Amino acid sequence: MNIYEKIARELKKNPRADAFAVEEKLGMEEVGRVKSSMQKNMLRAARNPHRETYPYVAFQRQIERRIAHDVGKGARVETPPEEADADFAIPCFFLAKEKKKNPHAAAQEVAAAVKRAEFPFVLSVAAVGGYANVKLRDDALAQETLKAVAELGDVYGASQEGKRKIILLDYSHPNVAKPMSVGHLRSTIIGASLKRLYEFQGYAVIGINHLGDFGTQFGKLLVAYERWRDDAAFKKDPIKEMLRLYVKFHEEAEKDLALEERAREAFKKLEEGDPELVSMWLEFCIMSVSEFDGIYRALGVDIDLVLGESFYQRKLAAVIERSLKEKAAVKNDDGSVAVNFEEEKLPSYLLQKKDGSSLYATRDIAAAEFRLKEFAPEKIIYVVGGEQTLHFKQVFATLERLGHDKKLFRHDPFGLISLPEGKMSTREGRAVFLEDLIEEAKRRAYDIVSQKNPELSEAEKKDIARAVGIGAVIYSDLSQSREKDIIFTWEKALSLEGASAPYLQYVYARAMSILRKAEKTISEADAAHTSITTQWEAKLIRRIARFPETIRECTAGDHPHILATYLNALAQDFNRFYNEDSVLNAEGDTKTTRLLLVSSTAHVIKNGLHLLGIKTLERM
RNA sequence: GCGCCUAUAGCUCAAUUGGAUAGAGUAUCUGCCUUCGAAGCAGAGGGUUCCAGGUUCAAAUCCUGGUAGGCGCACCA
Repeated sequence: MNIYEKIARELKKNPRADAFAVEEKLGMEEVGRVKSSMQKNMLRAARNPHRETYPYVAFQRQIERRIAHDVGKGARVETPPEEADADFAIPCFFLAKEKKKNPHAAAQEVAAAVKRAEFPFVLSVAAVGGYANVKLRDDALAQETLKAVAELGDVYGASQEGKRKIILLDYSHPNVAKPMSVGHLRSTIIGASLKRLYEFQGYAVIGINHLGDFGTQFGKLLVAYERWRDDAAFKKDPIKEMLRLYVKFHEEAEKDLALEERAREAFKKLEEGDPELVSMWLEFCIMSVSEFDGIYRALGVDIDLVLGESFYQRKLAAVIERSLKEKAAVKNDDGSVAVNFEEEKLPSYLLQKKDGSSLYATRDIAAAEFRLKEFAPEKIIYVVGGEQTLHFKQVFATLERLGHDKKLFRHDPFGLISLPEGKMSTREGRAVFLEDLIEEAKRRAYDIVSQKNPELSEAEKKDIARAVGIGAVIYSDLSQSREKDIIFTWEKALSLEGASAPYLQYVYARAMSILRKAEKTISEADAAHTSITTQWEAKLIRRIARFPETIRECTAGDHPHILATYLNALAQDFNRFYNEDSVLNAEGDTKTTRLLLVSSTAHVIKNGLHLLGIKTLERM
C-alpha cells in the first residue's frame, strides 16, 4: 500500500483531520522503516566478502611507492596506449624538471629503481623516451586475478570503501497525474545504476523518489477535473484521462484568462487542506503511483523511500521563518519572501508567493533539511536534468546560509532529451511515453528471438525478449556520458546490434554454454595452475583485472557510462579470444586457464550488467 | 543582455580528467559457419578534435576571444 492510500484510509476514519499532518505522521513511519532496514543492510554489508585491494591496483601501488621512495614523489603510474606494449607507464617529465635532467635520463632512473625492487610480478622495465614502461608477468597477473574472481564470484570488484557511510540518492521523481515519458528515463536509470554502484562499494544508499505531487499544476488539474471530467474514462484509464484534462485546461486557458487564477486559488485551498480537494488530489496520486510502480518493476528500478513534495507541506512555515531570522531571506512589501544573492553572483528567487503559498525551492530546502536530520548522510546526490542547475545552486547556497556544509550536496545534471521535431511537451502531445517505449522494446526483441531461435518455447522467448529489449533501452542511455543532450529516436533507443545490451548478453550466454559443456568443473584451486600462452588470453586477463578500478571510476564522477564502455571492450576481448583459442579442445593447464577465463568473463559481465540494471541470460 | 552545458570519422558516441600514432559502433566494400552459439569474428577506406590566439616537455582536454546549437535567468516544477 502506498502512502497516499494510507492517508485516504486514515481520512476516512477521521474526516476532520488535517490531511498534511496525517501525511507527516505516516511519512515518518515510512522513514522509520527505511532507517531500520538501512541499519540492517549496513551490518550485513560489513560482513560481505570483499578485497581491500585487487591484484592489478596492488601491483600499481607497490611500484608507485617504490618510485616515491627511491627517486622522488609525484610520479603517477598510468596505463600506456596499446602500441607501447606495456602494462604501466610512468611519465617522468615532472621528475626530470625537478632533478634538472632530461626526461629520458629520469625515465632510466625510474626504470632502474623498479628493476632493483625485483618485484615477482614484473617481467620487464624499459625507458622509452620520457616514459618508464613496466610489463607484468602474464602468469602472475592471471593467477592472482583469476583466483580473486573464483573466490569472490558475484562480488568480484566490490569494496568496503563506503563502509558506514550513508548516501541519499534522489532520482526519477516523476510528476503525478502525468504519464512517465522518456524525459524521466535518464534520471531513473542513471539514479538506479548509481545506487547499485555505490552499494557495491560498501555505501548504505537510500534511493529517494521525491514525487512531483504538488504545486500550481494541481490547481489546474483540480479545476479541469471539476469542469470536464469523464467519469467512465477516468475509471478505465485514469492517467490518460488526467492527461486529457491537463491538455484541455491549457487549451481553455488560452481563451479564458481567468482560469489560471482559478487554478492558483484551487492550489491555495488544497494547501490549506480543503477536504474535497484533498480527496480528489489523493485519488490522482494513488492512480499515478500504481502506474509508476509498474514501470519501475519493468525496468528493475529499486527505490527505498517515496515521499512527495506534499510531505513537507507542514514544515514550510518553519523554514521560511528561520530563513528570515537567519537573514538568509527577506520579506518584500507585497508579502512574498525572497532570497537575494550578492557575493554568490546568483539571481534572486522566491521562497513564498505573495498569496502566501509555497514554491518548489521551498519544498526542496525543507526536504534537504529533513533528510540531513533524519539520516545524517555523507552526501545527498540529486540526479536531475541540467536545466535545473541554477535552481540547485540557489537552493544549495541557501542551505549554506542556514548553516549546512555545502559539500553535503551534489547535483548530477544530465543533458536534455528531446525529439527530432523539437522539445518534448506532454501538454502539446509531443512526447514518447515510457510504457510505449518498453512495449516496443519487448516487441522488437521478441521478433528477433523468434527469428534467431524459433525452437525456444513461447515462455522462454518472452523472458528473453524482456531482458534483451529492456536491457537495450537501459544500455543505450547509460552508454553515453550524462551531460550531453540526447535526441530521442526509436532506432537509437532500441538498438540491438553493435555496442548494445544483447551484444553483452550474448557473450554471457556463450560463456555459460561453454561452461555447461565442459566435463570438468573448475574451482579457486585451479587458479594456481594457470598459464597464459596466447595474446588473446593475455589481453582478456588484463581487462578482467581492471574491473574493480572501473567501478571506482564510475562513482568518482557519477558516470555509469564508464562501466558500459568497459563492458563493451571486455565483450570484444572475449569474442576475439573465443574465436582464436578453443577452450573445450585444449588440454592440461591451457584448458584450465581458458575455462577460468571463460568463467571469470561471465562473472564480470554478470556483475557489470547487474550494476547497470541489465539482466543476463543463460540462453538467448 | 547575463549565466551554465555541448561541439571529435558520413551518422551515433568514447578517449585513463594534461600524456605516446585520437578509438568503438553504425553505414560502405572484402573475407570467415563439416570445430566451443554467425545476436559473432577478421580486414579496408574514412580526422584541420568548430575557428583564432595563448600556456606547457606534452593540448580534443587548461586560459582568452569568437562561431554554432541546447538550457536557464523570482510569484511553474
